Amino acid sequence: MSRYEPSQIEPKWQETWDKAGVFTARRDAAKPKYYVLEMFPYPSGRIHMGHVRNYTMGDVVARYKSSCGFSVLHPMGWDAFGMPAENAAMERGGHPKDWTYGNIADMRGQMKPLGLSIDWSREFATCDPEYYGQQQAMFIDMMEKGLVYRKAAVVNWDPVDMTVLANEQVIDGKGWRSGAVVERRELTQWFFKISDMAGDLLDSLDGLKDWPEKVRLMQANWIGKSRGLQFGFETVAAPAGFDRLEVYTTRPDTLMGASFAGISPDHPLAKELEKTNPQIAAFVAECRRIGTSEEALQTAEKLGMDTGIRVKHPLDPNWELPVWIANFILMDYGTGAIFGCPAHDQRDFEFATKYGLPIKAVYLAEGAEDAPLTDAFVPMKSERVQYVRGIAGNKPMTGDEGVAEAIALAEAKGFGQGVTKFRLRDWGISRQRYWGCPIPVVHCATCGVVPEKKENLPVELPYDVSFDKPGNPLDRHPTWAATACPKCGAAARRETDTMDTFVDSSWYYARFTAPRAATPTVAEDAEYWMNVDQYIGGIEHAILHLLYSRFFARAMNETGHLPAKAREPFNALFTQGMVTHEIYKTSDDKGRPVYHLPEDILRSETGATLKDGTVVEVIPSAKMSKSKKNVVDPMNIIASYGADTARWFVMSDSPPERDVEWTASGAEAAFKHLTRVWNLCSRIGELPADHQGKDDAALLKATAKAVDEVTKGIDGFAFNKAIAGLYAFTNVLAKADASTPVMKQAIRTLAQLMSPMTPHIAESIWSYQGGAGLCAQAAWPKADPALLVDDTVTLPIQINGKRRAEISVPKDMAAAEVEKIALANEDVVKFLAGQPVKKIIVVPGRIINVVV
RNA sequence: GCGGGUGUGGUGGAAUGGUAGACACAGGCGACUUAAAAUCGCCAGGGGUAUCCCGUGCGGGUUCGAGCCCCGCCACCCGCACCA
Repeated sequence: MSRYEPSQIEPKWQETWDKAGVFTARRDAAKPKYYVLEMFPYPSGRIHMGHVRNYTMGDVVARYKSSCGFSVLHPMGWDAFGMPAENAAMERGGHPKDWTYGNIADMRGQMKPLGLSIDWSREFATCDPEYYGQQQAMFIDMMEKGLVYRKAAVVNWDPVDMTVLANEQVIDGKGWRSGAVVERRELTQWFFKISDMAGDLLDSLDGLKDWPEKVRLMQANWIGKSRGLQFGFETVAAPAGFDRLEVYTTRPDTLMGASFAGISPDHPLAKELEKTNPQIAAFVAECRRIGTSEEALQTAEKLGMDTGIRVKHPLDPNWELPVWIANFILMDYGTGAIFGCPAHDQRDFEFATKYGLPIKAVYLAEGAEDAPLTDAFVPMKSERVQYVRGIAGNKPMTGDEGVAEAIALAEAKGFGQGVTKFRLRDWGISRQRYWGCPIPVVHCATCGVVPEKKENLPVELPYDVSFDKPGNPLDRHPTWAATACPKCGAAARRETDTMDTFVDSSWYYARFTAPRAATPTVAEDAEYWMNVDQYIGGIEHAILHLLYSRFFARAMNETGHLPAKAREPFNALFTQGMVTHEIYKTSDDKGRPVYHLPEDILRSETGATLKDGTVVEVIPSAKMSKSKKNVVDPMNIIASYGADTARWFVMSDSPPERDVEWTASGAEAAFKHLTRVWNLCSRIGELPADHQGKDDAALLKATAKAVDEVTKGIDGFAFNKAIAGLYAFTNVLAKADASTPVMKQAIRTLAQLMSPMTPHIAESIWSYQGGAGLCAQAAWPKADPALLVDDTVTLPIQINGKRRAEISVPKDMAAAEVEKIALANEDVVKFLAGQPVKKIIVVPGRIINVVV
């Protein structure tokens, strides 16, 4: 074997795999199937280390499962619609379509050298008309099933650019491009009825055993099921039509501590009042400038204004509460109106303190005095408290019991009803943008909103659009929207809204099972390949993408596009961490920060400088981002060290769910290690066939141990531990003096164990050492359980919990015997110094603790 | 603000409630070399003359025993419905 030169071997093996069709997914009735999927990338044009890590993880699983005898599906595609393409068109000219397909070609070219075991024959982009046409067909089916509807909803409106802004484009309440103060504006928009499935989406989380607990928790909290009381306050001095104010509360037990009623600035009553009251109009307008994101609303300073209207307390008609408009009350949750109980809600407490509203405790900590509160008292609902202004008498009970009693009382008295509500809102999918899937409906003057005929699909995006004017290019296209009504044939106008790109990514996993079909899915293929056995992606998708996908799979099942078993499409989920890197910063002559690429930096023990010697500030690691320039281009790593080194590095060290910091020395170390394995392979290859060594038994044992560790590591998504095991095994093998066949067997096993991570070098070693066929297709090695157990164990001896000595005993020695040996130990005797032993704990095979 | 998570040597990290620091990086020493690089071998949490003491973000608690469990903080990261 010559020198280790990745650039020589990597393309060669990729071509070999390709020609042999090793990664082509086939429906094979004789084999169990395994579908591994990584979240598909947005085609930004350059792959980054995060991609390398994400796709290598999936590749390790795919290659491993394939070796274990599964028929594997491991596809790749492109999440290709979205705003960056339109932004690029606006900023640099060009067309979103050309930009996107150009980026896809570039990124595919960067991904292929990684040697991923992907079935490229199934590749598609969501902006392919073949894909989004099928999406339109499903939209129409879902319309028929009543899963789609239209209603008014608020958007961020930029009055200068005359366009709707995404939340991320609203910075401090201003449009990112125009700098104009953003307004909230109502538009009629399309929605999916995800709220209809809220209960199922919540309950089914329990069945997702192989999802991270944290993701299930986040989804459960997001869906937000609550039990509470809905009731109407009778109003005093309210405008006509507002004689009642409907309120929802999860804490009806605190009704006797109410000190005000509050409504959202978007509440119909607020909208009515602003018509006639300029002060209220000004206040509400101020509130609406915050934008539409919940984060912005809740982090803004709490502001309120007394409307002058009052409501009567439902239990005491003589008790009147003022009605305030408050900027932190969300119109989307409950009824958009609340009552405030400052004593038991932190936010209400601050609000009441600020505006001088009364604060009266409803319950106290058991044993506490009813004194004026200096802060809100907010115990867990499960905690027992002493009620002093209980709705049905004063006694100690838990908050949960108090709530149940309050609901029962309200129902008995007839002023309110116990209701179950969800926080989850319907999924608004309308986007007033060009580069998305057109919503396939037609607006007809006589027939109203009519779905396009299926035979007319796809409703394709026109190519001849311009981005030099504000607004939606589809809306101002001279001819595109003009069409005939599918129902009556009269002249009609197409919907110019396109779909949220989350729709595109909510079913791509299903499309991969039959990517070229003339229907969204094909029953036999979906039946064979679904569900995704292992889904891998970033934690940032824990809620929206995954929840929308779960909804969409259900909707596809109800419209006949997926089998019932696929209603939960992802059997197992793994969320990986980010790739981070330190940031290098200098300042320009005006003091503005200037960032530098890692490749332009020289590091030394004292710090970092540019190549011209300028001292650079080093900022601790953060997520790689273009704006901070703390990016490492995988292509450079592959060019210098090869794909196997890049793959090895991103899998080693950091546990996959955690962030990994990219360091140049780490990459170099990975390369050195692979070179060492290569050289070791050469040396073993040159051993005389009849060489006899003394380490046969030890090496066989070490080999079995490595097989066991790596198998467990990959199965448990602990790739870093698998790699640590491979390092340890390599160290043993490098020092071993065993007979030639045992040595060869060991290095072939090493190659196999490495091959999911570093498939190219593994293939070279495998073929050099006489492995049969391709390493990529060889059966995964099994460890002989007999070789995994040690005959003797070393037991530490603690005295009062501190380690003082250790003994070596046969592994299955009786506890009483171990105890005797331990107490007779020289060091133990010395430490005890004659003190009486109170207790001795022997944990077989682990530890002995002597308590004195 | 709300929801979720993370925190261990100089660095990345390992550790079913049972020897804290596996494996690796950086570092030190040695071998080889005219020399260097590469490679190979050894050392290595901190303190201390010591067989000792201290150590898993901070403060408490449970336990024979806590990095791990519980309570209260701090810092950072992810999400918050039109970024993908």
